[in-house]
Amino acid sequence: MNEHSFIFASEMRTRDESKELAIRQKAIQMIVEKGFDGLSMQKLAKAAGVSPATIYIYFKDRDDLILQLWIAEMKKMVDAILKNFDPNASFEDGLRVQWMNRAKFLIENPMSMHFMEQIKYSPYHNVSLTKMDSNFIEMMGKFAHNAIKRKELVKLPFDVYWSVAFAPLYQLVKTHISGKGLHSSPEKFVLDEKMMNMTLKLVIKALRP
Amino acid sequence: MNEHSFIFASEMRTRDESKELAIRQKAIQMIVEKGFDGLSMQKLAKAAGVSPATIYIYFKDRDDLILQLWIAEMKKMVDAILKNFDPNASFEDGLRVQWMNRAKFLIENPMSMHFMEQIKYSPYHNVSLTKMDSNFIEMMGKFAHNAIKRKELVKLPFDVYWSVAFAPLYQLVKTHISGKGLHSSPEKFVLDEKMMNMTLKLVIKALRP
DNA sequence: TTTATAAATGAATGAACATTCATTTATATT
DNA sequence: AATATAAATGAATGTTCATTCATTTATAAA
Repeated sequence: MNEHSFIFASEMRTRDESKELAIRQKAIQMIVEKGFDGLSMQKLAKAAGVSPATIYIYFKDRDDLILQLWIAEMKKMVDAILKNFDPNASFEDGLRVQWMNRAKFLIENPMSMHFMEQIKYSPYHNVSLTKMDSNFIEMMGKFAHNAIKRKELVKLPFDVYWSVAFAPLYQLVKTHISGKGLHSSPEKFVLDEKMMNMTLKLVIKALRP
Repeated sequence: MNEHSFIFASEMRTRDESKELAIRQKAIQMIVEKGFDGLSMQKLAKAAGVSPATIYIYFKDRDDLILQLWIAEMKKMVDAILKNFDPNASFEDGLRVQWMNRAKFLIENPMSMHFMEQIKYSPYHNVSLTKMDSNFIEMMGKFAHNAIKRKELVKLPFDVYWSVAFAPLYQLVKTHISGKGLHSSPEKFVLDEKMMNMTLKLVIKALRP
């Protein structure tokens, strides 16, 4: 869809990338505000300032649009999470980087978070569960494995580890965002760092051998 | 809506309660399977074996239907959670009862869980956030307060306590259900009790002073 | 400047949508 | 058995939906 079909194409009108961007942004906004119910192609076209037919140049159909949005948001989030993360770091340091990266991204991109949560419990989520970044999963596994070897982390089934290590963070961020509305104010992140550190300490205490 | 408008009404045809039940059940099933997008009043009528107009006898409109479903599921869940729960019990006992009740309900009613998760991140959730059972909230608060007084639980902001005490459980149940599909098999609950106890122990360790 | 090409469009299409309404049906009381 | 009442209905209404298509527009290369 997003690739040029003919490699040797020349003498053609160029794509206006700002149009695709507008479509993507308004689509996420509409989904967050009105749900999947509220995403109408005609209203989206109007909101993005393009013709309905233009959307179908960039996306195969409505489902493809939603899928592409999801893939792009996932990628943004994975990139944000891995920033400054070293799988060989100590468990405490590594987990702290993870927590801060995740929290920062979600709080600075509340629409992203809301959109992804909505996708997560919708039928769209089934379409491509398997398309997760394998490098990402590998790094997470390596990090936990290292920490166990160094006796900084109890050996546990993966599901148990994950639910203790990260679920509290997501819960915290969710209540934070729904409490403050959808418009990010980065300074709030600083204020809540205390609560986050408090929770992180409890989690580390739980997971230490 | 669900009340008789005229108290002295007599000499009338009686309501067929099985019709309302069929509408409610099929509606939740449709939402779980196809999302809010997929809930069409005409298709719902056909699935429930009634006329489209019949739905409007029991519910004001589509939004009211969804709201009523949500209220009913919430009530079912709150009742299940409070079963055998004593807010004066020790922290460990009380939390274990909470965990088991919640897990049991969610695993035995995966459609309920899926529906409520979908609602949670949809615009419908905003409609009546405040309608939560106040007795329920009161009991939860009392329980935590008791535990702190007895020095069985560290004193923490409520959000921190909640995210550590319950978020791991929900995460565990969610992965369990999405792993096994939507059709409940009660014996699986027994098998996973080990994982749950493992996680619960970690949580209690984290929250002990 | 001409030309070939894909981008971009507005209007059109038929399907599906939520909701309503005139009518029929079942039933508890008389 | 007759009656009054609300339950229940099928068909109809007007709207909005996703998608398509014939046409126009912009641009990179010639």
